[in-house]
Amino acid sequence: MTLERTLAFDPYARECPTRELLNRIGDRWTVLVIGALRDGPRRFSEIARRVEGVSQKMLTQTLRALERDGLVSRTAYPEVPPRVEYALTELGTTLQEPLQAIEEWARTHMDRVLEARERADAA
Amino acid sequence: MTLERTLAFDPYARECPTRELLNRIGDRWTVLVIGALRDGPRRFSEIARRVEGVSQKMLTQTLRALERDGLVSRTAYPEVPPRVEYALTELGTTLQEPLQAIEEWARTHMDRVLEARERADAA
DNA sequence: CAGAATCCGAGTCGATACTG
DNA sequence: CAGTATCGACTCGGATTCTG
Repeated sequence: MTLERTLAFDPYARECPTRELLNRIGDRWTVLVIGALRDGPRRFSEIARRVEGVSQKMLTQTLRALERDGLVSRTAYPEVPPRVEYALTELGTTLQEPLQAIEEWARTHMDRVLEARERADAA
Repeated sequence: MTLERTLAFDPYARECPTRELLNRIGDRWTVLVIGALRDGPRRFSEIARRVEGVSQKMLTQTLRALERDGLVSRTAYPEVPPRVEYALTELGTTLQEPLQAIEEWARTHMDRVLEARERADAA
């Protein structure tokens, strides 16, 4: 629709939509929810169990945002009780890869971060 | 297939410090500030210029947090007017790589996200 | 130039209660 | 099971002012 959509997205620029995307990625739950879908479709309650501590409200909100951005698909089965499955889209899968790298970084370097923090706080 | 989780830190667990780290990474400015240091040491004002729209307060706050976590080093030169240089530490450099991948993802896929969003909002 | 300190509105988030 | 609706606490972050 908007034809002046330039190909030169630059998050360092003030009004660039990629900033908004970085914010989404950076919110409290997005990374974990996408990670929870990495091995295939999951039900709402499965994701909630996997991502410890997420509230129903925040999980719903996060999934809705991801769905809106085309990163996650939602499939509701007309059964009783209801069953809803969420899955990464192809686009979402391409995002999952770099996010997993971040997750791995956190896993492997957190100890060094904690050490640095202790040193800084001691001084 | 299920991922092996042999490492001690698990962001999916409730009390894991990696959650806090993911939050830091995900805040409004961290990714951009680290990216601004990718090509070498930069002065405070240089970073502020590169990361459009960041306020002095938030830039200071972000840099302090990164310094505390051992990701960025701060060097103040005793001159008038003051000159302060920030640089990625070796640890910070290892984080910059996956962050850059995220940035690249945002640059190259943002158009598809915007399309998906328009479709979702039209419905 | 590089920052510290303060104020304060906007948005985020969680807890709780309710529904098909 | 998979949500929706609402409320209040809390935090984030921008604007402003001041300093060595």
